[in-house]
Amino acid sequence: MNDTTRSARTPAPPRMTRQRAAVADALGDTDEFRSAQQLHELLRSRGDAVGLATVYRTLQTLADGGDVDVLRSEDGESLYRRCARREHHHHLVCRACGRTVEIDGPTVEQWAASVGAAHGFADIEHTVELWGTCAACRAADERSS
Amino acid sequence: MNDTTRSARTPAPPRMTRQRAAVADALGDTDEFRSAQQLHELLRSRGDAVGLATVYRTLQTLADGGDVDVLRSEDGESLYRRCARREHHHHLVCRACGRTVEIDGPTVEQWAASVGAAHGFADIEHTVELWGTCAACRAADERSS
DNA sequence: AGGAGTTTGAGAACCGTTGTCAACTCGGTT
DNA sequence: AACCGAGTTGACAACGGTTCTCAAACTCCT
Ligand SMILES: [Zn+2]
Ligand SMILES: [Zn+2]
Ligand SMILES: [Zn+2]
Ligand SMILES: [Zn+2]
Repeated sequence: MNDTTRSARTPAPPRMTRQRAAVADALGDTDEFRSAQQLHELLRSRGDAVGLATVYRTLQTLADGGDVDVLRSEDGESLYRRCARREHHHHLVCRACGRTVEIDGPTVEQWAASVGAAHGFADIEHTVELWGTCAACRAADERSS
Repeated sequence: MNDTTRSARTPAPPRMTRQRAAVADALGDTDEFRSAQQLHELLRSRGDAVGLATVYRTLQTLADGGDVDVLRSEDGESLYRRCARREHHHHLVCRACGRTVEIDGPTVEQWAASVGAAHGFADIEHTVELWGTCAACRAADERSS
């Protein structure tokens, strides 16, 4: 008896492909939040191109698996980054270059949970992101004015 | 001599129109965060239709003037609401119905500012929003399962 | 090597939002 | 009340990011 007829409950085996590796790589290289399109372009210029759709799919998968963090830029674009810690945390991101500092605010966590509960809300989630201009970008800005 | 030749520095005189009033009204009615499209539909069904583009423009103007708060839903749509307080604050929003509780976290404010400064970032802004399922929606959900 | 099933990618489709511009309105003037 | 200049409207096109489609290409297992 063979089990090629994989039973319905078996999720689906991931598969290693050049594309997946490339995207994962690109993310590993940078320490900054990057958009799907930026990554797509980066890969293209780097020589091993990957279809845009694939970049999106891969990022989504990585995000679902908790391997990369996603956040929405101020103008609605999704930005991705492979953070050092897998545990829940927040970010201080440079609006200009994407440079990021990982933050964790134990206080904020409790505060969020308690505020939610206090008003009878369930399944509370919180969005806490900090945006600013990093020292480097500030300097670059001065120089050109 | 007349001054119909308005000097360049004069900003621009706002004008009261049926449309602007309608949108403001719709926002005044509800206490929940609503999308531009929802408001557009609401107005249409209510009898005094307003062009979608105008709804967007008006909301933007109101937002710029600080008359309404804007926030991005988890799937990227902009949501608008006329909050009670004009001062800076945050929200606890029901994912399902938009019902909202205004929140202010003095602690969070300071925390955000200091964390940003500590890492040499300037022009710090913070996004702090809480999402959950309100008691009412939770009850409705039970009932239908 | 062979084959079942997964993944890819070019391009179309989607969807919220903004731009276009001629027709229309508001509000102050005559 | 009629007039007029300038702000405003709205149907529709255009945009930009993201997802969908599906035939061709590839992985992985035997
Ligand atoms: Zn920077
Ligand atoms: Zn947190
Ligand atoms: Zn609700
Ligand atoms: Zn705040």
